[in-house]
Amino acid sequence: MTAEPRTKRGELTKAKLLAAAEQVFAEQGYQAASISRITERARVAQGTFYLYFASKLDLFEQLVEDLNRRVRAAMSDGAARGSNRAEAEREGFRGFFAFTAEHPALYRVVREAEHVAPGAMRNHYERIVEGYMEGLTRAKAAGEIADIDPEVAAWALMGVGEMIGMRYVLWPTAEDGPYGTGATTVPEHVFDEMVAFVQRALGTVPPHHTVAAPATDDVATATPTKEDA
Amino acid sequence: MTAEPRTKRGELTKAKLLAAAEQVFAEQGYQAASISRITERARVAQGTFYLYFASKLDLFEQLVEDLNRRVRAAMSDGAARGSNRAEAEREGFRGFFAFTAEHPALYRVVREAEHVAPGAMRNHYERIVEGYMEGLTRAKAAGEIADIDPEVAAWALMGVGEMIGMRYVLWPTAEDGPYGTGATTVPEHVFDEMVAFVQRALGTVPPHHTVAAPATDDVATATPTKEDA
Amino acid sequence: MTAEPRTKRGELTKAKLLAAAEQVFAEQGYQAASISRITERARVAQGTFYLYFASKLDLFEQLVEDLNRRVRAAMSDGAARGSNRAEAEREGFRGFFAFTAEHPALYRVVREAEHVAPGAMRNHYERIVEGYMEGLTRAKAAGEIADIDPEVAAWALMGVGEMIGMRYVLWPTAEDGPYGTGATTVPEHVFDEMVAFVQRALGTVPPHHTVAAPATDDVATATPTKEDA
Amino acid sequence: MTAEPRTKRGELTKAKLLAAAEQVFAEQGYQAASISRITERARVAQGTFYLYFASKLDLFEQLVEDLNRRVRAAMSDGAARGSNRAEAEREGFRGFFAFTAEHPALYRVVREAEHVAPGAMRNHYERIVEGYMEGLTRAKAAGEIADIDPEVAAWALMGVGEMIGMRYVLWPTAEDGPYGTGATTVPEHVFDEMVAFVQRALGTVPPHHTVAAPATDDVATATPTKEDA
DNA sequence: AATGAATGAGAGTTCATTCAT
DNA sequence: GATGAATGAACTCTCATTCAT
Repeated sequence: MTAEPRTKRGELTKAKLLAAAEQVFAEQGYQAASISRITERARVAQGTFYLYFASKLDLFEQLVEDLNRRVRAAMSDGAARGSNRAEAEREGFRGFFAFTAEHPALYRVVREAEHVAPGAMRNHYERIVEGYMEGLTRAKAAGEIADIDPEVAAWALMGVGEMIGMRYVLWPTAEDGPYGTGATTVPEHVFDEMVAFVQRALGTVPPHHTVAAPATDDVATATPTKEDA
Repeated sequence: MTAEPRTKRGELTKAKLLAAAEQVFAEQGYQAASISRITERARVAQGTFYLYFASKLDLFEQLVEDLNRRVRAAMSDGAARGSNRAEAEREGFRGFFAFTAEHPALYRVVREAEHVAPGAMRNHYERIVEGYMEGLTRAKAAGEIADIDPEVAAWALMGVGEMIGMRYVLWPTAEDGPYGTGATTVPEHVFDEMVAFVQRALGTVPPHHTVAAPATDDVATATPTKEDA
Repeated sequence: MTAEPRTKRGELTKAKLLAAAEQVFAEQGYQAASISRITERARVAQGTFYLYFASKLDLFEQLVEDLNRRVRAAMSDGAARGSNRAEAEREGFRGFFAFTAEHPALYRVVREAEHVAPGAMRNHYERIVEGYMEGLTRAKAAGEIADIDPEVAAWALMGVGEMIGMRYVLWPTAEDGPYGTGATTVPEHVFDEMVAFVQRALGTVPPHHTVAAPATDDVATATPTKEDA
Repeated sequence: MTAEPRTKRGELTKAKLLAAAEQVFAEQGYQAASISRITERARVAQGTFYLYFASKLDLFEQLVEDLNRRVRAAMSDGAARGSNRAEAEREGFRGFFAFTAEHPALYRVVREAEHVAPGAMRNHYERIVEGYMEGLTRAKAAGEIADIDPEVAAWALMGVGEMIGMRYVLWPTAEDGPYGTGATTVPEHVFDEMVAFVQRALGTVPPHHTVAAPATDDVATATPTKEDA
């Protein structure tokens, strides 16, 4: 029967398996990643796998759960580094992209998950969206962003992050390079453009000028990057 | 050998196979959809499949190609219905979501495609992005939107559309209903919120006020939906 | 139903099929040669095949039959060119190797035939052996060769021819070249050595010295076994 | 992944599979022998096969390798029993035929091998030829046989052995019996005739008369080619 | 706790053959 | 006479999972 490891050795073995699974999933996706390839990578026998996971699906769910926890941590750690709303947004995305670059499995596995573990996938997205929503709701109350529906906006942000991450982190820099050689993270100007896109979308109020802002602000708001630089 | 059908009957059979494949892919995803399930659905023998497709992958690529062509048509048909920039954006998205609702296979199969046919998947996204970019570049030149990088914005739009489509078209209306019972399309208020989000992000200039716009415009620009309605 | 062609056109089609089959069998062997590959090569539809052959096996048998007839003709034509026993032997082999070089299918198909059409294969070998036996029997009666069992000798000759043909006609000249690039025929010195081997084996009496040779020698040389025992 | 067995049980299973394969190959040939027939005979599940062999071809190559090693052992063991050159030749052939009778798979599989594993087949023949060549070269140096090209002679011997083995060991005694009921070995008189054929061909010097034989005769007989030219 | 041999269902694919046109 | 679409059995191979050691 599958159970939590009861010894130090057992814990180590389970950790090795999870790490191996992350690698193999990142390389091949869920379906193509066979238990035998995972145990091979983890350097344990095939039977050992079933000491810690009830099935391949169980492993998958544990892994998604784990990655989800960590990516949200990366995002909120990032956001916490920002000293105002705009910076928090910016750093939250930075955290997200950095995590994506380090853990391509997250992205790759989640996009395959609808057919494998729909519940796990919805969970994954919903928890991230929840985080966004909280932030947006607070920001709205504080008048830091426009009067928007936080839920819809949160899903939209999710989409922007995923697509930009896919395109600029996971795909090669050039149009025709081989896969898997993704940059460490999103190129700076793309990142800036994207943040500007998002801040316009949210109507994020530029921090220093909140009060003074004259009519010309319209333009300024539309291209906050200029001022950030 | 696989070849194009040479008779009416053959053409019909190939069409039956493609339609069956779309259904089965939509229900089960690419990996889980077996050839035998597809031929069963199409009511032909398994061997018949290989008269028209060299492999499961070949079928996949033909299907993605086909769906891609059609979704782009749906989007540009939609955009063409709009009589100004803002409406074109709006209707383009409407076309996209309507297509998504009618052809969930597109979405489901594409998200699985990185591990199956990375080339086909990049192609799919890139062609749509190209369409967006053209539109954005023209709009920028015409002063209808803010001064943005059309490529980054295009990818961001792609993400917004995909995620909103996934959440509101393909998932059940309630938080816990069974899958596959997606709404016919995005709920109206979500659609409006999303369009507003996008138009703020792009700095889409509201049609009537282009010249006169005073300072208060800021708010107006941020919630153009109100005025459109 | 399969039947002999009744028209000029039909005869032509059947001939095209036989020629294509010979080529494809030579390249891929019987098992790997599919009907569809053969009809493709012959540029006829698959169904056409069954107008002239009852089955793949039927084709095989007709082809072996055909090649057998022709290789025997090549051998006896060769033998007929020789003006004495030794030369006849020599030229018979020459005919055999020339045929092998031009029709590698014979060799390749026959060696696979035991599991496909054992009767056809035995037939093939036996008819050739019969030819040898007749010649040997006559030669023995004429005192041109030693006192041997024609049947055993015939099979042995068959083996020498097949193996030398395989090695020096069908395999590349060098030890490591690619297959299928066989020389046009056996290299001259190999041919000479082989003929000498055979003529010693048969005790073929050299033409010019027939009279001069001391009688005792002849017998002793031709039947060393007697002395061994 | 295929790997060497790591336990006694595994070794046993692999051995069972090889033995079953030899039987099935002997009965049906390589192409017709399906994995399922082999595993059935070995009384293991189909999947088990792939624990020990990467593919049907891999099995084939291992089997040919194995049989090749053993047939060469049988031949040289036989030859070693002979107390002089002529006897060694004789006993070598006897070993070969005995092996053929016991392991018809060798013969059947090798003759099919050109289309399956050309490299394995050439290897098989070449290694045997090498053995012959060594023996012939030594015998020539010792003046025990005529002045021949050892390579050509070796291939010729190979052919004689294969064809006589096929005809008299593997085919039924009578002209029309069913296949697979081969005699235990070559009938004695056929064997004697064949050995005599070979010894004449090689010009093997009869042991007792080595000294007495008039020198000139010996040479003349051994190299009739010179006189033909 | 760990091993690795064993399982058998099920996958994608090929092919000789049939038959309506 | 010729076509080519259709068939379905059979093939090789993979894989998640079980279990004796």
